[in-house]
Amino acid sequence: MARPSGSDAGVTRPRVLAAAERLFAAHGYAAVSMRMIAAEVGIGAGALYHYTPDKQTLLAGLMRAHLEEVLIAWQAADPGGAPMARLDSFVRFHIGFHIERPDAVFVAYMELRALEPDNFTVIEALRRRYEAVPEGILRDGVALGQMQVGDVRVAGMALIAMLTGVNTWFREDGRLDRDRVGEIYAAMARGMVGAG
Amino acid sequence: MARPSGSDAGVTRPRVLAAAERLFAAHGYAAVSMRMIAAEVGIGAGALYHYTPDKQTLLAGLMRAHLEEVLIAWQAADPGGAPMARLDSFVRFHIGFHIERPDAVFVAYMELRALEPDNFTVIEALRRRYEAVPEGILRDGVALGQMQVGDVRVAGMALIAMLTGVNTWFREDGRLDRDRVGEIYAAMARGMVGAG
DNA sequence: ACTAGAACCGAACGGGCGTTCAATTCCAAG
DNA sequence: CTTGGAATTGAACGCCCGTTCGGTTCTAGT
Repeated sequence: MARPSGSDAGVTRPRVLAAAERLFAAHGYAAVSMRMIAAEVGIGAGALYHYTPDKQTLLAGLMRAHLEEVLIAWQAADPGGAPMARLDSFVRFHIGFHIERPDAVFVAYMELRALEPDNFTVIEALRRRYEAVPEGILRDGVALGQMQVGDVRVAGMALIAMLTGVNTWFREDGRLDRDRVGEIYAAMARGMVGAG
Repeated sequence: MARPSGSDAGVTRPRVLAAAERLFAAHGYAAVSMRMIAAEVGIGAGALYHYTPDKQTLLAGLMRAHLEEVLIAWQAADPGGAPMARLDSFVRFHIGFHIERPDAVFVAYMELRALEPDNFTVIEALRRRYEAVPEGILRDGVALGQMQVGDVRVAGMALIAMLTGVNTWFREDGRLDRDRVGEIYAAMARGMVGAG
């Protein structure tokens, strides 16, 4: 038996990506073997190489897909207009988007060190583009005299760190639901920029 | 040549710990081999087992030492008294302490998943004890009507995430020095708790 | 000077790693 | 009904892993 009945790349490919993402998030890139991923999908290790040229590309592809998705999703969610309203939208967007993809977030933020130089350059550029989003909002807010921060860049990084931190403790069946969490953080964000 | 002249456990032990910490931080626990650590110290891999029973204990020991050090250092730095002043002190303490030990911080925060259950329990307990510090300050501040937050626990986690995030971008030779960074974050923290 | 043990070397153990490849079976198109 | 390529197996490659251990040299205490 070499080609099992029912085998289909259209079905297997997404399962490979999902298994890799889940395992990378749970154990870390270096601690996950190709054989583990294959076992989770239910195929042999060799068959993985129909879907990726190598393990490194598998990781880089997951990270790139996630980061590009975030950027596109924010483009769609960005209301434009007044900086304070945009800040509010950004806070709720970031929390909501990241809560739904904890594994992808974990991998994209923690496995940068596992990337080879070429891949690192690409991923790092995408990450910076996203970090520029809050920074731009704060810059506009400060320029209009509606926000006050000691340093726009630092405040932007602080905001992202604070928001991404939600993923370390949030549980779907926990004490607070997503909307409530969004409200709490939106209020803290307003305070951070001197508009509490 | 089996025992080189000048060899001394009093000298070698700290070098082993330092090498392990540096390499674990740079590449991750799973990606670092005992041979790499030994090579950095300049000894054979087998000699490492004079200083640790195994690789896992080496990691757990580093994490535990760091977390215990943080707790003791805060006990010494805590001014007590008014919540707003304590919050200010905590912000500057956390940033200053973590900036000086980026490797230890990185390992302690990112390698939790590499810990076996017994070690995880110990480390997690220490981590929670530290997380209780800002939470306690905020609770006091809210009780005295000097702070307003949507949720004490969430605000505490947000504060720690924001502060620890400094390590991702801070460079000693960068645009801002430590004191300036401390000021900027202290101001944001005041704003977060509704006392901007 | 002698000795006990500390510090280390270097080889070895079984096992898992990422990756390749010939062989095999299934399926869709003609 | 035939056929060609898509999907997969399973064995194999060389390499590195964490850990153990017998042997060797150095050093500190007597």
